Amino acid sequence: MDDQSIPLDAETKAVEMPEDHREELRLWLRLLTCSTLIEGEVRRRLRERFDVTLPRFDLMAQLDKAPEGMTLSDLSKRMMVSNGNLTGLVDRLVTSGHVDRSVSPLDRRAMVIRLTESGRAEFRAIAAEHELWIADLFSDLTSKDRADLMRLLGKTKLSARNTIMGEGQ
Amino acid sequence: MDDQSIPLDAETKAVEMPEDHREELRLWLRLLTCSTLIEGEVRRRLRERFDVTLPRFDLMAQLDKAPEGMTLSDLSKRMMVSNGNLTGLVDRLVTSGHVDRSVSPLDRRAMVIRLTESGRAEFRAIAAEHELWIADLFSDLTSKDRADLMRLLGKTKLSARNTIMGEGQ
DNA sequence: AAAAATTACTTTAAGCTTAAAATATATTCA
DNA sequence: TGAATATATTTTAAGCTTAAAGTAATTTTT
Repeated sequence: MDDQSIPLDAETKAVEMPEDHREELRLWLRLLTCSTLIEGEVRRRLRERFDVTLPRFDLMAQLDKAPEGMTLSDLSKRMMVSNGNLTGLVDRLVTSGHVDRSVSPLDRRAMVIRLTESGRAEFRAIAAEHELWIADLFSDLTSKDRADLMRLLGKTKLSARNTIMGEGQ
Repeated sequence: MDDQSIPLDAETKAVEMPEDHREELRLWLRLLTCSTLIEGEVRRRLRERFDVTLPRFDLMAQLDKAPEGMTLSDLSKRMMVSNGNLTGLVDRLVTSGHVDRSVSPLDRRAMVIRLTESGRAEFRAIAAEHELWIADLFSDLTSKDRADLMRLLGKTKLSARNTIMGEGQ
């Protein structure tokens, strides 16, 4: 495309001049750095201010959007984590009284997980503050920056999904 | 800023009209989704194709850039993970023959970690393929998209760092 | 309906991750 | 110098995470 070198036939080029993808690599590393940086800070504050972990907060956030509860499989898909992971996470949240677990009346294999009343109240208090933290972390971006970034990340998500879905099955 | 509502005094506004930051929250969730999606796919391929984990690959990537080796603390800062984490990670890479560990001649507290010859060769083979995966995952973005995204993520990184550094100390 | 396949979840083994406490060495300063 | 402080690393305890194997219930196929 913007290759200004002397033309070579395709085969020679493939062997001697493999395309350079360092630009994409740098982009990926920067994306990962942003994500790690923000995630680490959010984890730290959740622990310090509310003595809660990020996975527990994430799980409660999903449940808060589903007043009737969700099955483990629903949670697994939404949160992009394994089923086995959720079993233990839910165990601990049941023990701490934030959620409850019951067998689905429709399907005896399925467990329905719901926030308890106190779990919901606690989650909402945390979520309100969490939202301010996030706003603060992104506060140097203009409104246009945020809109542009949103759009480009949307495109990135689709691009990645295409690649991932494309070959797996 | 772009608030076109009827003016209210500061106190009333703070109580009755807390600012809404759902936009920033959505932006953060989308950033996290992109990162999780790509990272998960990279993990999966590293394991399937090369039987290596992402943390081990990341550690070797840092060492590949430092032919004289790095101390645990250097690695810790670069990789943004705890020292204790690295102790175990390095243990396993020493066992598998990818890196070696020796006491620094300058400071008897410090451990210098280096890639072994075979570790370096293996890393480079993996890195070459890894670079293609990343290019593929971002392939639906135009060259301009990538440049814009790079710039906006740079701004995001600075914004987050400002907030994080600003209050801690 | 019986067999086969699928789906929902749990268990297990291994590794990753952190914070906090402990150990050892180096540096600063009174 | 000697005491206090700081730095580099390891250890520990707890929790997160996954893949793979196992169990149980449901759905599909024959």
